Amino acid sequence: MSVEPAGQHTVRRLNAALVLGEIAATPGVSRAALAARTGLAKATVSTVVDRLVAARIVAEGEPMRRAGPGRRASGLALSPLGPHGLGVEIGVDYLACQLVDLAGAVRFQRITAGDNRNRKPSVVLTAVARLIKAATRAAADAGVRVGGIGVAVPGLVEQDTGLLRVAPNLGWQEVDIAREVAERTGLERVEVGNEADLAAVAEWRRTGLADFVRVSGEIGIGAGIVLDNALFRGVRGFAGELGHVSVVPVGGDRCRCGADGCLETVAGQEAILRAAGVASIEDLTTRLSTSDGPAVAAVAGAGRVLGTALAGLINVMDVPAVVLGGTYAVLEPWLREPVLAALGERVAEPVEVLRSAWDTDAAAHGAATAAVQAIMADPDAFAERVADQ
Amino acid sequence: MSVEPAGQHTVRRLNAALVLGEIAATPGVSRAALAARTGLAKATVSTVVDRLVAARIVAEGEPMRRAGPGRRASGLALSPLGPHGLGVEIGVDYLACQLVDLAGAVRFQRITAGDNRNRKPSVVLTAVARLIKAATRAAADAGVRVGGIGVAVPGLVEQDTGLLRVAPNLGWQEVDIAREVAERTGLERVEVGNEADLAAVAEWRRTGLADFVRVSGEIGIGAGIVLDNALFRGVRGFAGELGHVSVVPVGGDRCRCGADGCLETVAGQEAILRAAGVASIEDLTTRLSTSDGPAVAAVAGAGRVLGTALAGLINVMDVPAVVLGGTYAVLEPWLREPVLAALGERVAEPVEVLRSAWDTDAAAHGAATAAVQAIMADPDAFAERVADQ
DNA sequence: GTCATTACGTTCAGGCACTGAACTAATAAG
DNA sequence: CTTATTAGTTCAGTGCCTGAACGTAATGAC
Repeated sequence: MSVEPAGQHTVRRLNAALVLGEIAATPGVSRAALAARTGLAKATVSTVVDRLVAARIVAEGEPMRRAGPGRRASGLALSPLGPHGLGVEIGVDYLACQLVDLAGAVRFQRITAGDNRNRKPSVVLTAVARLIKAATRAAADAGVRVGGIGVAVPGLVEQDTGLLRVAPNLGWQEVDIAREVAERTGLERVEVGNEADLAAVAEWRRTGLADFVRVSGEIGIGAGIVLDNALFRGVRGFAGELGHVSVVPVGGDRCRCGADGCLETVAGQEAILRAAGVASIEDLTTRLSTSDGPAVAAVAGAGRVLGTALAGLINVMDVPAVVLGGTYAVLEPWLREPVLAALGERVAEPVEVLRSAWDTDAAAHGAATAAVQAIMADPDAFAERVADQ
Repeated sequence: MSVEPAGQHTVRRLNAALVLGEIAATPGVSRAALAARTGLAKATVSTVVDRLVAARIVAEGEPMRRAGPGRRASGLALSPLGPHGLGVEIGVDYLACQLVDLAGAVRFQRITAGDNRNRKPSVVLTAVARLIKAATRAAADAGVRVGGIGVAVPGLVEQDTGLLRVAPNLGWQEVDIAREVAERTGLERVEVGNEADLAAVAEWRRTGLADFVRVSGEIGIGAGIVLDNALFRGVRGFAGELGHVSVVPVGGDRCRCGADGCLETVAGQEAILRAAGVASIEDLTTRLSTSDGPAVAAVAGAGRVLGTALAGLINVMDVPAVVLGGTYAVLEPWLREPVLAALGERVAEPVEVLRSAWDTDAAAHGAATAAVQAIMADPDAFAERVADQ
């Protein structure tokens, strides 16, 4: 019962995804090359591609020049007029929105500042709906469809229901964001996800890494884990809660989660600022750039502890790369060495440590990418939806 | 290229696995009930079942009694004469072997004691080959086929190659066990796996839990992780190395891995015995059963630290259950409370803590089960192999 | 005992997706 | 202009699933 019975449609779906994946990986491929790469017959590739073109997912370019004899191939690529992903990020002090095409290009982008702490969900979600409407209008103006909507929130999102369980930094609890947004915009297909998870998706998009953890230090410490080119969410969707791993077993500070000595109490943004004796990240970086002793030591200390916690994650999950995001990306020049040192001590296999390729709106991009990715993973379902109208 | 193109055969495979899974889950089902449960047409179920019966994977029982009118259904179940899994466990001081049928029943079993520490791989593997031959003979005598062989080793096994990288407690490095065993027995299809992983598979078989971690404390501390009814191995196959998570950040004892303050140095078997001031686990349990203060305190201390480390794993991976195995299963009555207490402090969601259902040869059973499971997951491939002869 | 009823399992034409071979299309080189 | 070469399409053929009709086997009312 849990698995659907397979039929011809299953074959079609799988092959559509296979072909589309190959087109995405190598823009400009010909049908003949696709047949060779996928192992499908040329005839099959042609029909699959025809369906993808009809659904506007793939676009056929001009015949390509070739060296030597033979008919010229017409290059296939993801269509810039294909379905777009719309991503919204509900940050603690901003809302971000992105409209992203199938290839990952940003078509529309907006960030609105504003403290969302302890504002009622209904108020914030009305603003979110406004952003979505603006992005939808932008899509309509460009003549493209919105294929799916993603919303990133800094909190625990239940996998099955999509319910936001709790977002400590917003002061929210038990909010059905998908429903609220759908009610306000009239749009379905709203997927809600954790901010750290979706930021990892954005990172995956930009780096192409198949397996990594992305840690970002903001008010909390979140980890988004990508394994085998897919987000690892855990059984209920709560995976990646690195902030409350124990790093000071005895005598640690009390954490807002109730336990003592959590990673967050040592390597969280606030803790680092306190240890360095500064008021803001800007102050901290200025001090660091002048090699101010206490500041460097504070960051190094946090880095060692962060590295130790990451080593635990890596030993348990066997992930070969770490991406530093958010505040950690800003501090990367001073954080990198101590993190690497701690990892080197505790992990047998080599681990890469990288700096995030994103600034602020990683999660918004990730939310949009996730929506796009849902289509890429099952283009045939989307094509069917299009055909139904 | 990474994914195979789909065809009719794909449909057949998927449906064969679907039907077989349903038969395994509800022994005695009728074809009609299978059709209702799977969503397949009755005709399809019939042909799929016919193939499974022809391959001896499924057996058709006597027509069943029914209350009320109507033709009686013939109950379908996993055939006791179907392919068996053969599992061998290379322990530090024993070799264990099991022959297991599709339903999980043990058909043949043998344990041979003997210290394998620092014995050359070739010597031990010759003994392993002897065990395999004995089990194969037992299978032949019973008129059943060996469908696959699994070997469990206490060390790091590379996912892709099946190579044993290092087994510290055996003193082995870089051994191609599959090849060595194949050379000595003439049998192919030898899969090598980590002992903790395969013990978790055995646990999964017996408990039916879909998601859990099984920790066992022996000389090292290993964790086998099952997520969504499948083993979680990590990218390279090294997941579950819980023993070297840091639990004493400053001033911890030096671990044999080179780092300080690993979980193993506090909650490993040796560490517990030392803290309790006894020489063996038997001594320890006698003291515990008389509520000897130092012994109880030593185990409770180890339990708290183990629980803290597990809390980290759970926060990062979102697993809802922990199974205590190996030495931890023996100490479970005294370990349970402190582990639960530590988990309660650090994990928001409820976590179940269970005692392993297995004694010594969990890994051997898991290795056999893994071999069987490979057939269950793709019975059509097995049927084809049978048909080819 | 007979017959209507009920449910299980099989048979068979029909549809759908992929395949391979033959075919058309387009291009460069001689 | 012809030949060689590569791209893409057409079409009969095959395999698997489906749904309806049918055969089969049992129950229970008369």
